[in-house]
Amino acid sequence: MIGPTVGGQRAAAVSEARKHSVREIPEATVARLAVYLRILTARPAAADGIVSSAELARVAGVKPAGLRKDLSFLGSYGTRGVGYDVETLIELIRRTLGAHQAHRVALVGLGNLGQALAGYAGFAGRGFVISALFDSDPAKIGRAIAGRPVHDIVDAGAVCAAESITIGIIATPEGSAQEVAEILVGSGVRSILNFAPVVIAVPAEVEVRRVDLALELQMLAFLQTRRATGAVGT
Amino acid sequence: MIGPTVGGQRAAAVSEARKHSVREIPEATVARLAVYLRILTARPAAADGIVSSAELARVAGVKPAGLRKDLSFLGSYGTRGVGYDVETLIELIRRTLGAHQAHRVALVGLGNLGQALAGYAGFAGRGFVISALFDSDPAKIGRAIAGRPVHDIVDAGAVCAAESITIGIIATPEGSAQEVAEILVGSGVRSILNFAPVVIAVPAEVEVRRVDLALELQMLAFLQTRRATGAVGT
DNA sequence: TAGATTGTTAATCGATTAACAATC
DNA sequence: TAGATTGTTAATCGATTAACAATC
Repeated sequence: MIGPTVGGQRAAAVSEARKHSVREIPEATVARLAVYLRILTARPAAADGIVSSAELARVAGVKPAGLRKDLSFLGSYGTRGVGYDVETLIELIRRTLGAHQAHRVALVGLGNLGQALAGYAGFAGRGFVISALFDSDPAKIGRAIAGRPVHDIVDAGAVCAAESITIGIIATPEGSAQEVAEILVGSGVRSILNFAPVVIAVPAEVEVRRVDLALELQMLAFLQTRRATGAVGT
Repeated sequence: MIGPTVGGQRAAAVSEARKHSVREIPEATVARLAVYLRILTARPAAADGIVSSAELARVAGVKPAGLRKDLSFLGSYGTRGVGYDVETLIELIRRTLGAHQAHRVALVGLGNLGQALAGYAGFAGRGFVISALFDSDPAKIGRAIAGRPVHDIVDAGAVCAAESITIGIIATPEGSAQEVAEILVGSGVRSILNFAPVVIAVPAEVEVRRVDLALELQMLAFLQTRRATGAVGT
């Protein structure tokens, strides 16, 4: 139906529809919507089931005006003088994020980090089910980790198809990341979360996000240094 | 700070550049500088020790113009018609990021994720040494993980001071994150990397970065959905 | 009505991109 | 000089912020 050649045509078509469509929510806003959703679902149901932008913004660590701006991309569902109905808001954000359905995930690389991710409880709570584990190490293949068998990465195509997997997590060493990415894409995966500290090349229709743990520490170290030396201003 | 000036001819250019001295480098640029540094140090030394913006940009997954813009914040050290001297570039980025010295890190919370982080080889390679482990679980305190003893979190003050620790990693359950943050700050930690999916409140002089693994998956799921429905234009 | 809070606007800020003059 | 590549400019794009009119 949708066709694989989305590329250039989409850009033009969408920019027509851009102004009024739910589709053009800024990425920064999407990330914050996920945060709001988490807060709303986690918190004890308030008696009145209402939350104000001031209250939610405080918990989310953003400014009230920014929060309202974010929510405005969902349409106008708040009540002036009152606030937002929590249930409505949850439902609306869920639908917008596609968080009303579970997503099935393949995890490749069961070293230290991979094993931790395989057992990470936070995924299931937000609608992500690790449905298949892969490695290339014969010592790991066939073993069970976090209650799931480790498959040989060469079987990725069959397993991913059987499990309807659309998201892949790469937790392999740096040197294998590109190869694994290609295998995943060939197995039908359309989105990849890459923990290897290397930029992987994928077809344009595949989304990749990278999480670079050491880079986060480097950012912190830099910001700390800037603060420390910044005040002096030689 | 930047060191002895380059030469008489460039005096004007350099003092222009001082306006954007280290303090003014955009965060997005800092993050990419860390990526460039990693690529440069990892790659086999080229025969001529020169790299062009086109080549480095390709590997880093950015555009050449953006890379040159990023490097321009370090001053003008490339050679027109030639490229950048790799050793000079490495040294310059290192100094800018404060990556020439090792940073000592405390890790709190030795569940699945914490154990993986304790053994994560990628930290040491980029100048971060996990110097102390903390938990509050008596079953874990005293045990060794990744070759280091697990301390009681109540001893954080003494241990962090003894080890000169300035960076903390929170890998505890959500419910403990705020309390742990306060203990770390009270122990002299100035920068925190928070893996708990909750926004923690800290004094203004403390830097916090949050890594929310499930949020990354949610972003992917959203972007995927947008692509899939975006092409149709319903 | 009076008080409260949203939704929106306009200004500001910051980052990206493309083009090209400078210059090795 | 001729070719190559940087460094910088200006335009564009995107995100944040504050203020306030709308309205419950």
